[in-house]
Amino acid sequence: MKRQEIKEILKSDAFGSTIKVSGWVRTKRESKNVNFINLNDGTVLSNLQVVADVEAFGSELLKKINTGAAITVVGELVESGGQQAVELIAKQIEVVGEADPDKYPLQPKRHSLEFLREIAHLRFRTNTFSAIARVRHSMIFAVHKFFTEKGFFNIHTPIITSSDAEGAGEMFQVTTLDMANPPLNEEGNIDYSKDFFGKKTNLTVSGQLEGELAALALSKIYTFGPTFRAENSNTSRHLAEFWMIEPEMAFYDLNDNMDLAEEFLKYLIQYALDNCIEDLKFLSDRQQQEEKNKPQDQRSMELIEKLKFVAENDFVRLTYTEAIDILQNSKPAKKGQFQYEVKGFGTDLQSEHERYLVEKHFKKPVILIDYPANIKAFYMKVNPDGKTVAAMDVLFPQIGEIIGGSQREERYDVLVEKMKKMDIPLEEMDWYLDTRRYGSVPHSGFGLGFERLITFVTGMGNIRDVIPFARTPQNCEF
RNA sequence: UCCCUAGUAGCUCAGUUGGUUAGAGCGGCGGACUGUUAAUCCGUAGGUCGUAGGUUCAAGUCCUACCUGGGGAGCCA
Repeated sequence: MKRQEIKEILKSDAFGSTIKVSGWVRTKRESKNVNFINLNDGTVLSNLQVVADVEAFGSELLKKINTGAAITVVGELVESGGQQAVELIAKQIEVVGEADPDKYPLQPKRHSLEFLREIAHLRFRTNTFSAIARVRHSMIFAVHKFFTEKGFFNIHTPIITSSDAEGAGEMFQVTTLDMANPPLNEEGNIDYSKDFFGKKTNLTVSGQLEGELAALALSKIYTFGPTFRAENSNTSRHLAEFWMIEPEMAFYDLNDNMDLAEEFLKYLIQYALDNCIEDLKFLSDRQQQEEKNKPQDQRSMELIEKLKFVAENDFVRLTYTEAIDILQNSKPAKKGQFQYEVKGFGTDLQSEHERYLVEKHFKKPVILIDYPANIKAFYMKVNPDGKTVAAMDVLFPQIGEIIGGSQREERYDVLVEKMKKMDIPLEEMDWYLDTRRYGSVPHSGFGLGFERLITFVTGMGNIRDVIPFARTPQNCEF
């Protein structure tokens, strides 16, 4: 007999039919005549209630059916008299894999997220983490669906790179050299010509530069790959290894770029609402439960309400200069409540400033554009004013910057001058400059931190809980 | 990396200004009861109090260092 999955069984009304199901035991409740087994196979949040007759199966078998054990059941699907629509009256039960109840760390009770992080290999078996895993999958799919529908091509940019000019942060080195005894050159430095690639190599911090090469031929491309930053960041919104989506579009100016970013985010959130509502409801309840001890004003907006709000309302768009003006005239600035003073043009906005704009002033997502050139990357297009660049940051409540992007500098001379000023090695970047030498066109793109999106969509507070196995400083378990 | 904070049973936590044999709930185990819903009730086992020093007649409690977790900041997605 073919195994059926619980997702389908729970929707079935084929009462009286005999079916086979396999999964992991969540809880077992013992009764005089029958045992109730809540079985979950991960295909859906809800469990299937299996009813096992005590006399028919005997205590020896039933004793092995503990929380965490894997079982296969053949039985008759019936209408349930309890809270659930259907249940399975067991005819045969096979214990596929036992789980010693004395040692199995997951109990039928609430666990802290910190504890579950330590047993990340088992946390998929909880409601919370299976829900996150399913939502995450849906979002991966929705990303590809969105771009495919809009005529974008997915490009696999390299994971190992020899370029250290991406400028997006500290890099992890990739080498096959013997670290204890590396080959040295005449000056006594490590001789990278003996390394695997014949030069020094690192893990990528961004696929953008390669993405631009593809966009300037295919018109619209996107990347969706792993990204590595060796920054010593210890926060709830940073990972050393994360997944980033980077679309790049030829003939797009900053406005086109903003339109795409906003449409993209709304599409993803709407997709989650349309396809993951059971998991989202669970995550919402979980969040409310967790925050019920917090004072009213510190509680989050209800998750589904929040997602709908973002999906249905336009983002605020304003320039960096306008933002500085708002901040300088804000209540916290006048009362001296900002830890960092907003000194005017040139001030790099701090988290507290971004949060004020998004959470207090506008109370909706904000796209900030036209930042001072000196606080942004070399490849961003210089505006006609000469002092700002066509950059854009999409700021979300709680998580801050979810997207960073810009129109790229397509003018060869302007770009080269900027690279010189910012000490970007021109020779190494010659391939990049070729795009500006031959058939250069205005183009734009942005990067979306995938885990930051998942943090927002699931309402989780820590980015380490929305990636299966988080890599952070001093932590590379599993 | 900096600031703050925590580390007591498998988990979540309590432990009074330092003072006898360190407690609870949940979970486990045993039993009772029962078409149950993280079932309920009774009983029971289970602890190098993060690690190493120090102060003291006496340290879970005070001091120092280190380790680990959490929150915030910086860097950014």
